[in-house]
Amino acid sequence: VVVQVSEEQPVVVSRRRAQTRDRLLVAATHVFAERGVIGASVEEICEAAAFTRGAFYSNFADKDALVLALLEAETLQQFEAAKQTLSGLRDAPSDLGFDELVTRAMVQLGASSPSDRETLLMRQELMLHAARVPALREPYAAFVETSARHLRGQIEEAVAAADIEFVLPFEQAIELMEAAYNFDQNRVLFGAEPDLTALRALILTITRPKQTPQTAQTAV
Amino acid sequence: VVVQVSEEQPVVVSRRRAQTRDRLLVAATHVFAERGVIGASVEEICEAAAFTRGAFYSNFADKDALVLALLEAETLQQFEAAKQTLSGLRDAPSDLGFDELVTRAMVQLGASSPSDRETLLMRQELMLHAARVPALREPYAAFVETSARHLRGQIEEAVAAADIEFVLPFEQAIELMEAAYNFDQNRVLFGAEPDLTALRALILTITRPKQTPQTAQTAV
DNA sequence: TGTACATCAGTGAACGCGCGTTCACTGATGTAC
DNA sequence: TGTACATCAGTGAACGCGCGTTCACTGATGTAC
Repeated sequence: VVVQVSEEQPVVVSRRRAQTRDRLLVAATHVFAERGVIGASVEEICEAAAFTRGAFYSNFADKDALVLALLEAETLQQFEAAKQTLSGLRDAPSDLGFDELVTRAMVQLGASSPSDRETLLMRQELMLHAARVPALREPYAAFVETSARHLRGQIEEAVAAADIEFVLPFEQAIELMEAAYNFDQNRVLFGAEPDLTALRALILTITRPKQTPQTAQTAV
Repeated sequence: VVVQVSEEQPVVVSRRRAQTRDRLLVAATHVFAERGVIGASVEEICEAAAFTRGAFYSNFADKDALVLALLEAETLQQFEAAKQTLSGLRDAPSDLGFDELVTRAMVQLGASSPSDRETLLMRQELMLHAARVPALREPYAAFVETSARHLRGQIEEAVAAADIEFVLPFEQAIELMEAAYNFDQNRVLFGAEPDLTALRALILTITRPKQTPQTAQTAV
């Protein structure tokens, strides 16, 4: 079994070891959500995974190493969900109106990304912890930036394929959509149901059928 | 000196005591930003305020009591800033175009609310801690809801006064503006400069000159 | 396939440290005459 | 204004607990012949 750790060399790891690592990561997920990254003790994580503390230190240098591993996995998952949503649109019947296409996309997006309180709490914890700890800030920001760049490319394609364009600069449109999505997820932390109608309304408002090059162009 | 503690009876407190309380709250602000709410030790907070730990327990039942006090103060401050921004608009010269009016509002908003990394980190910490700890979740959510309701009323007035209307349902418009604002603040956590241009673009996109009742109405 | 040995992965006891919380105390502040 | 006393606010030592981390160990897994 080969595992890619950050940007370092591939490291060969036995299957047993990989499973232990995975179980620790999953257990950490739950404990982080409940206690916070700093509040989660190594003991609690190990107990949740049915290991002793020694096993933890045999697999991770310290807690931050585990946090970084989780951070990468979660960010990846999040952007995979967005990617899937977009590629799902490509297969939609072509006689669908844009309005219905967006509705479909919202359903897909909701389905392909976990939106339970626990997962969202944990993600927020990770993000905040990365912002706070200098050693995590840079690698995390870089990782998000890379994923986001891929996503932007895909959105650009999808929009072009649907014969649509944004009524404001591309970067701002992306930022606003991301903002609306994050806001909705944040509300779930306080018990609200996920509800992407605001994002849907935003998308419909900031897009329009593509105009010919001559007539296009709107300054904002 | 009289201090209003949550919804309980007003409590008479000596001036000396009030000052001690304040110094502890300010100190906690810095320590929370650096270490997180859970990671901040009572010792550190007291040291930053130049008190001993006994003084802390003489003023707060425990750490969560202090967190709740800070939470209320910060939420209040945040909505005060928005309020000020709105009332500042009322005094603007009436020959200003809507575009310039919004630009002014963004400048005001940036100026009336602290947007340094430390403060924003601390606020995010408080929010997340409130989401995580059951005893804080309800009171915090209720507090935010009350403040938000006031703010919505003010926005409604300001929009009406400017002869403007939203192109999508009021609640969604508010949600999107709040989302864009929060998103910008979140980016500051990772070293970005505050930049409300996306919020500005959003406002200009989701508003239009008020139409007469007969011609108005847009379903979204 | 069977045996003997080497390496690996996780165990669990032990350590010392820092934390939250308590409480007898003292110096500061306020009050009565 | 001055004195004597009462109350208040913060001090700092002490407690016991739980944490992160280490490490000698053992049982599990893999390898060579």
